[in-house]
Amino acid sequence: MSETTISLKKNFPNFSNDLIEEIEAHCNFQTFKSGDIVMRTGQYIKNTVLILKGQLKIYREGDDGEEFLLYYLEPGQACAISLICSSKNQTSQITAKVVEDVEAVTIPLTLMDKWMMNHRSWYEFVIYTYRTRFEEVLEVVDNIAFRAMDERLEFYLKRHAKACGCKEINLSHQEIALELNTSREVISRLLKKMEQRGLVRLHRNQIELMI
Amino acid sequence: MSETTISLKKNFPNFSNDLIEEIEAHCNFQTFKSGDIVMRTGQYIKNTVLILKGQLKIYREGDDGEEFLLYYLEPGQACAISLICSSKNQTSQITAKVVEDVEAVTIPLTLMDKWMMNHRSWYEFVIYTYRTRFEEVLEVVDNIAFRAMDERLEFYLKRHAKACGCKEINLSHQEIALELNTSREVISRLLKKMEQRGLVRLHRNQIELMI
DNA sequence: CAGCTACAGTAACATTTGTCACATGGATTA
DNA sequence: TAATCCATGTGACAAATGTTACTGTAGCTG
Repeated sequence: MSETTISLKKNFPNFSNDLIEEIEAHCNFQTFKSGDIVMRTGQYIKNTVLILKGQLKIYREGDDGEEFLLYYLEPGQACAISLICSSKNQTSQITAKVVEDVEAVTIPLTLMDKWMMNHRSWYEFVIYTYRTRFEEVLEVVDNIAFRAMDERLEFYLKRHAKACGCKEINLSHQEIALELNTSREVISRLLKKMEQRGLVRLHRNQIELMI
Repeated sequence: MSETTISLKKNFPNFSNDLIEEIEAHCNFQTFKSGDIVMRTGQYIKNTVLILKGQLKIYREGDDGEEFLLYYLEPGQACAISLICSSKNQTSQITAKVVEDVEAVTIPLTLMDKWMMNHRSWYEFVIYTYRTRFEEVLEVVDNIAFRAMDERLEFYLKRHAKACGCKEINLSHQEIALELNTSREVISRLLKKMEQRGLVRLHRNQIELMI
């Protein structure tokens, strides 16, 4: 059994053996480096990506190049947008950037359409992915619609800690500001207040989450 | 041919005859009055709704009962959320309220799951619906993430005019404020400015869009 | 070490948005 | 007609956020 097969089985345990064989037979194994753009707003979608290793972030771009974070993609997941754009010449509404070096399998759209009918486990995966991503985006809407920046920052830090599985967040204030579409000064100010409340400890290039 | 069948064929022209027959055989025709809540946040989803007539609005509820508008549903459309919640005991993440008296067909979840496999036209409808709704919500994210209230108000008015097909918008400032999650005074203020710029004319209970 | 750069802290101020208070005027009802 | 709602207008102020400008400091590099 190839290494890719093992990784697929591990990260996508619900896929049937048939499906895994098909993936092996027709799809490409690919790697991306930290900072790479895997998909860009406006680009035609030609395939989808199953993540085996690493981390991607999916964000929405503003008119002046602002990056508004929607969610992260991790091993065992796939880009929801590209799962469902059917065979039409659909362009991407989002941009996907590599956070941690990624190993992935790319799947052409034409195959996906066939699999939806022939592979129950693929169908269920697509439905599940779509539903959870929709919910995640709705949560993002909640945050920006109903909450002020201090709460959003807290939410952001917690989500980040959860994604990386640790309490030390290695991001500059500038990077956080970008993803929340505000300015560095605002983030610095709010982090200071959080420190005073004992919620974090601030270090250079690192925020230690105490909650 | 029954009246419902005619309406279904008219509003869902891509549905196959087989599918329409199945809908006729197994589903209920239902009406809702303006102001009715068709689906509420936290409720279990037992069926989906195909709109034949009228208008629904789909919104997200804040912790204190704020209503943040996501999009409108019109004839020929269906609630995306409920299309995809599979057979699990999923609860609704949104609330759907009737704007204009609605005639609709309700479809139990169990059938939908079957149809995805057996009816190509249903499958395509679901995929299409999901994709377009996702895009619509992403546009909402853009608005609140990147734009200030004046632009959002302008966008809101245009969308509303488009939805009702006319330039006269019969809403109070209070109602608009609710949907944009701000206060009446802010809306009054911004509308006045828009009037000074010649973009609208203000009347009692009506805003005339000049663009 | 000197010089450079990136990151962080912070004061001062502008702008936007939210809130309170109150006035006006149309529409409806007793 | 008088009383009463409701929608709207508006001034004054508070709070949150964005902007500008400057400081200090850690870490790197020649």
